[in-house]
Amino acid sequence: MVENAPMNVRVRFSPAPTGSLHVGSARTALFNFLFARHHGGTFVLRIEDTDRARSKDEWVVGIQDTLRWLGLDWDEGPVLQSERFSEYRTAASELLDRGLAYECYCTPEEIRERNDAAMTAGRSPGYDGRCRDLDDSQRVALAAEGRSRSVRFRTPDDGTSRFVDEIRGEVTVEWASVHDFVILRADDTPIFFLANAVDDLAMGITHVIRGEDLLDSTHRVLALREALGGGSPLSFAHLPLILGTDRAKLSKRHGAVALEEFRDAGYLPEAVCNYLALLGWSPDDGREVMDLDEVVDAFSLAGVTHAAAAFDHAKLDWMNGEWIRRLTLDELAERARPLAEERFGDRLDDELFVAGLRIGQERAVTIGQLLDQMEFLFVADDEFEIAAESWDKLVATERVDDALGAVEEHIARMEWDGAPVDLRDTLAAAAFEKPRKVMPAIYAAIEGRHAGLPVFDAIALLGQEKTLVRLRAARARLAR
RNA sequence: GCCCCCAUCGUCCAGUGGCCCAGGACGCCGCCCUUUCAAGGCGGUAACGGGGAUUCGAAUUCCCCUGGGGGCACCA
Repeated sequence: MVENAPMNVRVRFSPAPTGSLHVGSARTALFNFLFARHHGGTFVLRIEDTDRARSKDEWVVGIQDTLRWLGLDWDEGPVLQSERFSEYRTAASELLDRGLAYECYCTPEEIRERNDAAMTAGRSPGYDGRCRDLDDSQRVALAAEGRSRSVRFRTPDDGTSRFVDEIRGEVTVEWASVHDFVILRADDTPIFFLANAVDDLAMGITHVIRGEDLLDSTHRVLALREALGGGSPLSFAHLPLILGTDRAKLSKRHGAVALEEFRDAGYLPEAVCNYLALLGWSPDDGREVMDLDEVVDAFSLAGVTHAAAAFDHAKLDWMNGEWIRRLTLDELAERARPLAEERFGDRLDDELFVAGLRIGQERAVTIGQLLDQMEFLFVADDEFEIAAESWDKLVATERVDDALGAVEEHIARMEWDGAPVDLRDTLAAAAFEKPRKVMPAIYAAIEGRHAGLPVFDAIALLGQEKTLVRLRAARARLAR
């Protein structure tokens, strides 16, 4: 795969710690990781916590935990921008000295009002340049009014800004439509654009791979970068956004969006990475189920698509099943055990747990769903419940008491050896020619759900006593 | 409102002028297997948004329209 990348690739993933890692950011992290590893480069983690009001330490930790869970290990960092404020202030005052930026005394409220007015008058919003050319006496007067000062970067008045995106090709915009923007807040803390430009320069970043939502801001960051001295060339690659299946912005309404939710529901990181890699990218040979090393090997920015992709939970589910089936029983048990302990507590019997996994693995979608199916093994007889929907199915079954009675008799009489139980002859003898019709009721009575782990194995795991208790309980309830 | 990006089955991708009356995957439907449901096997349904232009020939090139997404913060 030919890729014109410099020798020493340095990329960074730079999330703002204002929430847990969600699908879109995770995909960005993944693609940065893939690009770095593919080129033997360096993957840096940088935390963009310049907005002190919205950033939280717990998210700084949480994001790192999630990246580790995904297997996206970084080589440098985390670098916290909150610890580098003096660098950004120095850069800002330098721009001020050189006239590339200016002090602005407008308050956010005033700007908002003027923007609203501009909008209703049919004009475009954006800073109107009021403080652009103040002289010293005007500045002193505004400060004397008690106004605080922010620093604004002066963008060109005319001409065209252009850069070549590694994925999209040339992207241009007229400078006239890019307004002057704040780089230092009134409280002297830096804004994203400044910190971003300063750090990419300081850290020797060679490629910026991020979401398409940042495409327009690239012109501003590039202008700032140039004002700050340029440095070596920096390539940009903007990834298509991830949307919901309805093409609307991905949100909770579309199901899980935070990576923690997927972890807690029992999705495997292999499956999540695999699925995310295929959202907006595909290998030349069309493979789909690939581990991280294989993806690293095949990865290329040239293979990234241009259009936004919809996140399809159904395909992720399928892929997770594929990955669960690729695990050995020991591996599956290792992955599932923490979730099982959390869920079943002291009632968890490890031997039974592993035995349950063994019969459930081939049909599993997620570990969480597997635990749902195993719950009946770890619940006390007096806490055992049949799901409402399943009970309805049981009641609706023709000659259900006869069927349960026949099974009860079979279990009671049989010689118990722990092997799977074969009910076919028994049901046939009781004139049930089509097991398909009565099986859901038997499942419901024994497992509490009308579909679950194969009941013949389940009975063997549950034990003769408990199985009989449940069958009798179901028949007693039926008689009421 | 202005600016930017994008446009192949329901969804994710393949396709870079003839190999395409468009291929794969998920989903969906049917059949097989089956002591439930799955998993697995086999088969099926289903798309180049519209209009111009270039060309012997356009899913592939260009233009317009339409549609979708993003941006226009003292968020990132």
